[in-house]
Amino acid sequence: MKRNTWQREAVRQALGDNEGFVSAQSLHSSLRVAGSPIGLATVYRALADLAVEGEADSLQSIDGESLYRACTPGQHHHHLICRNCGLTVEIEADAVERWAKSVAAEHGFTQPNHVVDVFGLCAACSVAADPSRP
Amino acid sequence: MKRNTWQREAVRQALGDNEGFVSAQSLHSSLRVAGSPIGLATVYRALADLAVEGEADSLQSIDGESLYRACTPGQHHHHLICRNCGLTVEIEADAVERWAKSVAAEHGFTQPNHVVDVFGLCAACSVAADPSRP
DNA sequence: AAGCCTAATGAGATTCGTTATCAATAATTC
DNA sequence: GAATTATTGATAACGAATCTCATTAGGCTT
Ligand SMILES: [Mn+2]
Ligand SMILES: [Mn+2]
Ligand SMILES: [Zn+2]
Ligand SMILES: [Zn+2]
Repeated sequence: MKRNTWQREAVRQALGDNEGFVSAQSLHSSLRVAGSPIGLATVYRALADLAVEGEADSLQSIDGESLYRACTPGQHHHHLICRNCGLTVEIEADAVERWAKSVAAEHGFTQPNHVVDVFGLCAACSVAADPSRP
Repeated sequence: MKRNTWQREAVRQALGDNEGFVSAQSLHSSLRVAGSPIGLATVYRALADLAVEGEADSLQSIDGESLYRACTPGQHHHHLICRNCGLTVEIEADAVERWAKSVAAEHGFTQPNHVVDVFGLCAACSVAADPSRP
């Protein structure tokens, strides 16, 4: 049976405190900095569980790192993610949903799924990266 | 200046011979099996170059591995991929391109790029999975 | 054809994210 | 409280990708 541990709860809460996608390593690091003695393997396990249970969204960053974010369950949506700081904006786009379904149907594909993520530099990170163009 | 080597050409051709997305490692493996003494690092470098030059498409597999596929150069496009057999259809969608750019700009994000992939079951695999609904 | 310059190669080392081990711990049940 | 066993975590192990650097060879000049 599944047991409730303070470690799982700490990961759940740390995810919720963060507004963007974070890696398991950085989440572990911030937990340790905050005084928690939680182990790295436990953070990986908790995040994987949360993702399976639908309490977290996960995605592969451009360089293959797994990133996680607390997920408001229920509504399907996509994300606009800052490559630098992880700031994330939730995006709904019915037009994209319809497009994905129709393009699948046009080619005879069934049970369509889609991965739609937009990456960029958020306003703050854009200024930091190129102060000459505010 | 850029030099033409048989290694680059071997990678380009091996990519073209392959129907779907392949990893650098498996491409290197098949090249070696075919008798080529090409090195692994060279395969990685050639694939990265081909992707930059638009001659190859790349995507991150579910487990973070980079996969490559020969690409008809010139036009930016996305893919409709069969989850079962790997059959891939190239798709163009200017509306999605414009949407990705505008949604980034609306939120102050710069240097946008996007990941847009549609997965499903191709016609053949749909029939195989559910023969009662042809 | 021969030399020169240097981009490209590749075997091996290295990095780094992630997973496996396994003895110790602690959550749950009785 | 005792027993059971899921969970933890320090560490080792793994694997994809990159780096190092001595060597090779492409392209150009003479
Ligand atoms: Mn969607
Ligand atoms: Mn596109
Ligand atoms: Zn940012
Ligand atoms: Zn198929």
